[in-house]
Amino acid sequence: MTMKEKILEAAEKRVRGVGFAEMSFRDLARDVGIKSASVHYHFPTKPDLGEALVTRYAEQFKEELERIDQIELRAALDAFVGLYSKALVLGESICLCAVMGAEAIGLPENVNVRTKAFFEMNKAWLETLLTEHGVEHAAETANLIVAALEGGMIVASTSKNRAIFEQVAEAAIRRVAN
Amino acid sequence: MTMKEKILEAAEKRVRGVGFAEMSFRDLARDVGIKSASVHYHFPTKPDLGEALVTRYAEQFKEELERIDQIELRAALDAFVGLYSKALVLGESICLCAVMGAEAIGLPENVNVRTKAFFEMNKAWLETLLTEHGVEHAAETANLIVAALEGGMIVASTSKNRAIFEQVAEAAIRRVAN
DNA sequence: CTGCATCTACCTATCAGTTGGTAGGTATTG
DNA sequence: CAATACCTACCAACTGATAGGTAGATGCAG
Repeated sequence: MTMKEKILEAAEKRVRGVGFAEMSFRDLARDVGIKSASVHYHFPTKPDLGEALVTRYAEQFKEELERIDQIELRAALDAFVGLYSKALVLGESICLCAVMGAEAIGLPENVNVRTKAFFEMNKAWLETLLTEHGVEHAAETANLIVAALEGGMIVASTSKNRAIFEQVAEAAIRRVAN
Repeated sequence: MTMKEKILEAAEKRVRGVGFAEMSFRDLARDVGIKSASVHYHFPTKPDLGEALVTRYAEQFKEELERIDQIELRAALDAFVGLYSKALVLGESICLCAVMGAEAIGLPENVNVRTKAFFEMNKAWLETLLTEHGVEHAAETANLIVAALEGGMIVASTSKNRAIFEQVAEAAIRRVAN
């Protein structure tokens, strides 16, 4: 793993824990064992780092999406939920884009563009899946599921109660997958 | 309006815009026209301020919830959605508890307790409404609606597109209100 | 009604610590 | 020789928080 990747790894962990504003170059430097000036060598400014962070996150997510078999609707939806479920570690992290999205108003625009793209990618994947299986209101339902999963993560994280996320996920997909 | 209320008002505006971490006592002091040391007079520490903030927000929200007529299901759900819709001002603010919830992992525990209570209050109100109207899976559906609205706000805010929120809200309540 | 005490709501001044970012140096590699 | 990947040292700005001061209102004993 290159130093650049190690920095991104550490940054993702921190942002998903405490938010973008509360993550500092010095924290990252300590995490990966170099000095903060050297972090600036790899990512000149904080917006640069933020953009790289979301871009990488979205790419990794996309790869996992592409691995999901879309033949069985219910199984595909379960696998989709599974990706979000994996992102939720109580007291440790939620989806990177849930954090970035909540902070969006105060964030650099290049970061917001990437976060928006992440949501759009998820919505598009779902919409295709639902359309392919003849589900009505595919576009709206896709938006609903993405929103419910992101929101469910936030509520569950605040309440330190995984069951809330699972309940929300189940309720969101039950109606379309029956 | 007392100075304490003016501070809370300014703080709410800032947190809902840029997040709790990015709001400073000096910003608030400037907003209300006093010095930062005087803000500390009213709210000794930042966690104190955060707790007061969420508590006040939840109280105001509760008052509005209590004003909603629960006789007609669809009308009541629309009114509920309306409260969230009002909280979403693109490029300016989202629900205070969406921000606090997304930042939860790095926030003082007394703040998280209040945020959790806000979500629970909303879920309880919805669950009562749904149960009263004979809706199945009232508890899970209540959680779904709250999560979808909070998540929908975040996605819409990131995309600067109100229609996403409206679509999510409509999709969330359509199934139960038909 | 007077006079002293206390309280409220601010103030100035200051603190140590952290922040993003830069200038300029150095050792290693191709 | 020059690019890569670090380093030390520094900067101005900002952070939450504290100490200690003050003007004005309120309370209350003589």
